[in-house]
Amino acid sequence: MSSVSSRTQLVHKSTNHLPATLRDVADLAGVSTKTVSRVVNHQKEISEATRLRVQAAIDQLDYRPNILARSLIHQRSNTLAVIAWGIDYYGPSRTIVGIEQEANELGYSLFLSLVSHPTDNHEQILDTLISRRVEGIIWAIPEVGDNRKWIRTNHLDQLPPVVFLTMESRRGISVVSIDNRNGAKQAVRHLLQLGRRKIGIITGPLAWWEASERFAGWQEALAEAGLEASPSLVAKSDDWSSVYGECGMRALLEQSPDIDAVFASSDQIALGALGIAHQLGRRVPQELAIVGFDNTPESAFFWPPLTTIYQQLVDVGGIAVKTLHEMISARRSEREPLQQLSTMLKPELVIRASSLEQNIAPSFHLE
Amino acid sequence: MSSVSSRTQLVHKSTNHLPATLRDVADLAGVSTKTVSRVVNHQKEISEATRLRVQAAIDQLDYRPNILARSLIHQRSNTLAVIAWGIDYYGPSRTIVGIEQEANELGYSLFLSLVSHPTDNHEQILDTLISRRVEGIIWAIPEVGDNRKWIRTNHLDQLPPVVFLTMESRRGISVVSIDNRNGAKQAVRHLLQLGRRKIGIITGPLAWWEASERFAGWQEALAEAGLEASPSLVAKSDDWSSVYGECGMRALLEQSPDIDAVFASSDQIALGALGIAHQLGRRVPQELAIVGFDNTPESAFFWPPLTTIYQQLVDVGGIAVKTLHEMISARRSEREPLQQLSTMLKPELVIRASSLEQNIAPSFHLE
DNA sequence: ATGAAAGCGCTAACAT
DNA sequence: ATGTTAGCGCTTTCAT
Repeated sequence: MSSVSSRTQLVHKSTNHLPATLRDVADLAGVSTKTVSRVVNHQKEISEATRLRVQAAIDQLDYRPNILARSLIHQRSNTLAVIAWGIDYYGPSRTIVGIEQEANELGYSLFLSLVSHPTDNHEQILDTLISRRVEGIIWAIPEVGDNRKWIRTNHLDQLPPVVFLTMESRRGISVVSIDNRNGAKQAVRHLLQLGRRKIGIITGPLAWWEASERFAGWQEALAEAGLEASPSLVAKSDDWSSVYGECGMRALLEQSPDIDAVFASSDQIALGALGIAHQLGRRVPQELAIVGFDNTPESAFFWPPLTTIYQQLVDVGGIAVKTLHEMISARRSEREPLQQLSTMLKPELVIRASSLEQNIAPSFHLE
Repeated sequence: MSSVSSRTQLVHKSTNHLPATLRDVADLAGVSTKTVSRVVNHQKEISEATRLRVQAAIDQLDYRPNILARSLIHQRSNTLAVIAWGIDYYGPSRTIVGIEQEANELGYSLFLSLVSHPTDNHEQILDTLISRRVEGIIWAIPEVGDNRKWIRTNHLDQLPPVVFLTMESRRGISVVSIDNRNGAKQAVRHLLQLGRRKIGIITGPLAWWEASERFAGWQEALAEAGLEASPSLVAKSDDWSSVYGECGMRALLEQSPDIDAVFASSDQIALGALGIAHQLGRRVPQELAIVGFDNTPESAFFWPPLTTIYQQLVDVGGIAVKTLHEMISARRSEREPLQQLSTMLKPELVIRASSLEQNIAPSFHLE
């Protein structure tokens, strides 16, 4: 092969950025490609002398095996992909952290694809990822409206294994979620235990599964206590931001002036609600208790510090990747996956001063 | 090739998940692989009749070209990688959003690699990415201590093109940054213009380039005004969190009880500082003005709303990818890149009520 | 307009 | 202990 020597000679010219190949190394070391391959893959059947000689050539040429070629042969890319929305929000970004950690742990590289809106078309993203032969996909776009109806239309078994995040469990698909309904229930039960009876809610955008679940949790907790989930206790939001916390709080105080607690569907909403409560002179928590959802780092420093619901989103990401890995292994060995492939985690109540008066430092009182 | 027909027959068995190949399609359509290739790549020299027949076979087999094989031939993977820290923080995550958008725009897929700490070892990550033949790398790990000394040790020209984020510009490397020093100056000048004269600072972790730049900006702005940057006006932090806002504010009020303004090096720090100011009964901004840095979405809803510095971090990400693309193209065509490959963006001051009394809604006052 | 053959960089199977 | 051959799935000459 005449190309060989010429390439080898070029390698150290600064204008040549073609990476060295197995052939280059083999020629420089005066052995066959298979021998080099043995060294690279740490196989034992090789004499120490040649191993050293080959290693020297590898170092000299700064040789790196081409994973693309390897993947072709092995029919394995060792890559996963996550398709996500909103990584500039706390929750989604935490989930990605968990996904990346576990993927790395299991030896996968991770492709990241983002959509601007949960309802954006994702066909092209999917096409590209399939063409790249990713071995599995984590679907981290929140379920909004019917943006997952394609699961039925498009036959999932023509895709690589997929794990869905944050949705209702369904037969035949793998889902990893936080139990949002339970989280909301915990929040409202906590308020009930404190003796509150007029408990309002500022919802998230109700087309979102998470928002509607939290709403349902609020309703169920009130029902348990024999209280009515009257419409005058509800303020709806178009998104999760603090703006709707402000609007929602104003609306609630107008609709139900005697309200004594509010469950805000996100910490950001809670922040907006707190601001309005202060402006309108309602003391928190004495006259009005407020609970949020997310446990963002800032929430502990709100004024007063916010009682909220902690979601184990890093865990969700990690479990999603483990699940995906299991599905991949199962499909490869043509066996059925062994275990239950959907997981639902119960979030945890974090009690702070926005609901529990005792938690307020003395100097924190206003009066 | 005898393997062909057997594979084709298997394709629709549910246990067979081997993707269809060009060969499979060619055999089904009764043409050569080259002809299929022409259809897939939308080349013109083909009769409409065969094109349709081939397309039918493609659809039937759900064929997707294998990008791995293509990449091998073209010596191009069409992938970029970002190595990042802290995507669960607002700033870094915004940058990633910009990177992903622009990468997608330019036709690259994006690998995401995360490190837990800025000083973590990254050798292995780099090795993997090079083996995957990524065409370029965005270095989004903040500069902390000497965690970038490897740039000199390791010869950068043995790597794919790299763009560094958030550091001092240096000859021979491409950097995209926000001018943190200028941002801090804008914040402090704003306070000076409001007539404040005892302006303290709560720094970030000073081993970080961004933190030390903001600190330097504070010093320079004071110097411009002929004021002394006395140590009693400085409180140092170990990280960017609100805890240090609390500690720092306490320390400052003790060291300099007559302080009339504080520049907090992050919005989170500012949040902690605000809390302590309230606890200790200092009215913000009347007695004590506070300015933050980042313009997180929450900062507009702090109490009072926070004056802060807006960083165009999505833009930083986008520019980084554009720069990288330019470097890749230049290297491929063996020409020198045409333009200046480092960029420094000036952040913007966002004025809210924590510094400017007029900005406070009347009902917002406490007295 | 279509096809045959070579080869991208690597590994697996089978020599020697 | 080491080398030879074939081929992963695709594209690229170069034929026809």
